[in-house]
Formats: sequence, structure tokens, C-alpha cells
Amino acid sequence: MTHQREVILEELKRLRTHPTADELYEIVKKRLPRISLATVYRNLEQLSAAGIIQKLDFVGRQMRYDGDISKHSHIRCVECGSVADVRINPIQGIDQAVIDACGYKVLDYHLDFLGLCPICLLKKHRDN
Amino acid sequence: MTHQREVILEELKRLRTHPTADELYEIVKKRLPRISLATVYRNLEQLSAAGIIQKLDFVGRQMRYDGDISKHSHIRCVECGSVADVRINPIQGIDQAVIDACGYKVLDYHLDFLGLCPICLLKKHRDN
DNA sequence: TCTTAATTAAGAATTTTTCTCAAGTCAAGA
DNA sequence: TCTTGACTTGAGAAAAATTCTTAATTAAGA
Repeated sequence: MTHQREVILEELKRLRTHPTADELYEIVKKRLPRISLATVYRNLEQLSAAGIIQKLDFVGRQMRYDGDISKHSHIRCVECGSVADVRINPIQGIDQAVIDACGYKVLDYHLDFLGLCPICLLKKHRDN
Repeated sequence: MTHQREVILEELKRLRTHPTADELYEIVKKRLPRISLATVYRNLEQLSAAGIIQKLDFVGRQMRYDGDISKHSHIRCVECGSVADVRINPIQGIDQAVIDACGYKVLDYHLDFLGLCPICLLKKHRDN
């Protein structure tokens, strides 16, 4: 475990914002000013391959990362792109329903939401 | 409605493969050899903004497009990236549960799956 | 048929991510 | 402590996906 990897993991676990690689790079740079963006990408890739963090590859074009690997849903604001956690009970018996419906074997599922965050909701109300 | 847009929409509606912009470009090019990739992107963007098609921006880094705008789930093969439809009953009362959990207003949700398609499942069995 | 506003093709530019490689670091054994 | 070899880093180049720019063309209404 290199120092760089340690700091990347530490900062990601501390954040609750599901940062992009670039956002995390800017934050880590405050502690390690000489770190390179490729190092951030490389370590995020390895940490998620090892199951230590989660790569959110279903929240739009850009990857986001989550230091919390417990199973939970996300909601993304369609206005500002912010992502929040949503704790919802797992759906029972869904795997078999999918195999029956399409023949694929289910490894995982994501129940994710699109919506408006409290701030953007307020803005909309003001504008109308 | 330009001829290009007509052909793009027609081919997308015909396909059941949730193509990427590039895949659709290759298919449309057989009918319109001089069409440019940017035209395909531009029209897919406009058609999805108009609600005539669906942009799948939660299936990985690359966007995919679906000519079927009826509400349904998708499953993506982790090996080959193929995407199939899954018809599952809508989840009751989920909107209120989310507002309670995180304060965001729900506009839409996606219940999507990761798994293995029948072909890759077979390959895995052969390799082991 | 004109007019004009929208759309096109082509390529440049941008954005996000991955790759390359020389130099640096680490861990374990001699 | 020194050496060795494998792993990792920083920096920039490259790749992949998408968007933008521009002059030319086309669609659609008057």
C-alpha cells in the first residue's frame, strides 16, 4: 500500500459526495501536490477491482466513486448532477424474475433514481 | 424532419440492440453513405430531448439509445457489454420512500441489472 | 418560386480515461 | 545494510467518446 493509495482511499472514504476522478484528484492534491491524475485513476481502478471501493458506472457519462461499499441506491439531480445515497430495502426474488424474462444470469442490480435535489427544487420554485 | 433524421429514427426503432451512436452510424451509413457521425449524435440528442427515443445514460461510460420509450428495465452483460430488455412490474410506492430517505424529489427511476448473457455464460462454462 | 431558418458534412476541438515508459520506491532475503 | 526484482509513480502522449464550428445545403412556409 503506497502512500498515494492510502491518501486516495482515505479522502474518498471521508467524502460523501461520490466524486469523479478529477474532483478527487483536486482534493488529494492538497495533501500530495505532486500526485498525477493518472495515479488517481489507476488506484481507483485497482481499489474498485479489489472490492474496497465502488465504481459508479451507471450515473452518466463520467465515472463516480463511492468509498461506501454497502449496498445502497443513488439519486442523481438532473439539474446539478449531484449524487446522494438512498437506503431502500432490497427487492426480493428479483433474480429469478429476470432470468425468466430475458435469459441473462443476474450478478447485481441497481435501483437508481433521477430527481431534483433540495437546492435545485427550491430554485425551480423561485423561477416559476 | 430531414431525411437523415427519418432514417436514424427508423433504424433505431427497428433495432432491438440498444446501439451506441457509433453502431447506429455504421448501420445508417449503409442507406446514407455520406452521413456524418456528428449528424447521428445531433439527431439522437434532439430525438431524446423530444421524448421520441430514450437515451440510456446509465449503462456504462458510453451512451446507448433505445427506440422503445415504454418503461422497461435493462440488463447489461459484464463480459461483452450487450444490453437486453427486461420487463418487470413497476415498484409501488417507491417515490415516497425515496423522499423520506434523502429529501430529493423523484422524477424517474431505473432498475437495471448486471449479469451474463446466454452466450458469455456458455463461454464461461466451457473455459472452466 | 423565394426566403430564411434549420440542418448538414467534415473536421477540429474538448472531455474523460487509459497507456507508455523512464525513474523511483518498497519489501524480503542475502 | 545492501541488492534485487517487482511494483508504482509522474508526466505526457494517446485513445475513445462526444460536442463544436463553419460554410454549404436543404426544408418548409409565404
